[in-house]
Amino acid sequence: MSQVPVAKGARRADAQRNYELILAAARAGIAERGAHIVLEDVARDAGVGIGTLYRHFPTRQDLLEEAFLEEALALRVRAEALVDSSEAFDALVAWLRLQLEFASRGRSLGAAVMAAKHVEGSDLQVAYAAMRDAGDTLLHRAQATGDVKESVDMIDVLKLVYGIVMACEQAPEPEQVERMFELVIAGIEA
Amino acid sequence: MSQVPVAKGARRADAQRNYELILAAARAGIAERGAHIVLEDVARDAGVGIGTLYRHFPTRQDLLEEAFLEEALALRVRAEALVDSSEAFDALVAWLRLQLEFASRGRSLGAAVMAAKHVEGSDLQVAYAAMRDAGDTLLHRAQATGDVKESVDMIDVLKLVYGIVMACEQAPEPEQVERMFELVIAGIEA
DNA sequence: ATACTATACGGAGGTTGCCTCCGATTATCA
DNA sequence: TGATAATCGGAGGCAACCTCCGTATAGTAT
Repeated sequence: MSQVPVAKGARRADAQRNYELILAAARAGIAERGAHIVLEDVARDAGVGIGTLYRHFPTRQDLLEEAFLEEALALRVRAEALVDSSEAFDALVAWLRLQLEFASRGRSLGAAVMAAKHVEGSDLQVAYAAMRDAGDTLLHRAQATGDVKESVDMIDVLKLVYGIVMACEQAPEPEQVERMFELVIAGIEA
Repeated sequence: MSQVPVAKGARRADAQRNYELILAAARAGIAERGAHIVLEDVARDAGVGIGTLYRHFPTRQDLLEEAFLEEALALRVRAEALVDSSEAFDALVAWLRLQLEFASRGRSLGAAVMAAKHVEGSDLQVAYAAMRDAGDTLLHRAQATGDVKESVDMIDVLKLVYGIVMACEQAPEPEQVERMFELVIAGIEA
């Protein structure tokens, strides 16, 4: 889980170190205050200048996406683990609930990532696709057992889950979020 | 439909006129470019100074909420009209679809309003409650005929609808929005 | 008509956050 | 130990938000 960014070819040692410091500071900031973090703060927390931050992450979006990569990997791993779980439908629901929790925790990180530039072959594109494919396996399993409608598409369901979080972001009521989630689950059931 | 703002007690004639010019410019701007309009532009379009805009609408939120009032009224009226419609379930779905269209059209206006300060007795509070009550009537009718689950709450459903729009805002695909909407409808069906 | 005053106007400018540019610094290699 | 290419860092430009206060004027009293 910690070799995620992977050193990109032949960077100077200080560059590599700063890259990781910035990413760590960003993750900490997002966890604490959400995705609206001020990049100047991130740079200060990381102990580097703002210019350095922008060299490594040319846009705010780049930084957010990189911060998301780790989570995407974790969610993929969880999906793969759940495939071995006994009940197909329960496994799918459990995984979707993880998505809900992740989105809630990262606050508007979900929104930020949803805005990702859809560049073919970008790191995020690849990681997101891998995560989604792993989820797809869970979905198809649950469709094979007849628990979920054949017409359901994973992307739609994920977006609905993210939408729940976005719509509830201002005044988050855990009970309401839960009811909305259950409505979505009811919607995909056969 | 045009006496919505209603002159507030004893304003000077120029103040009243400017208030309406600003609101009209804001509505036009939102319809054209979404809720991210630059307030300086709105002021210019209205032919007033930025200071004047801010006197009438102390915060961006105030302006957006005022712009939403008219729509809330329209949606309430539509709900009341649909009560006379023959089929309870169809009427509810038709109304929810109107909500979806409104939210899509106003772009992130939905998000902006969702962030509304929940001040008891504010104009928006009152108008939103009236709209929701009208929708509630449709919901209860559809529950009475056994078409919709008893446990469904109107607020949850509305938020889900707004969530669809928010989640799809970056890359709006009408077909995807439609599929997500149908999932939600399936979720509320008994 | 005229003067008076509370009300309203408007834009200069402060603030914040995003991002760029380029002179200063330093890791790396011979 | 020096050369040099990679990297650093923060001053400063820009955009949008919002405030402040001197100027203008609608409404009223005489």
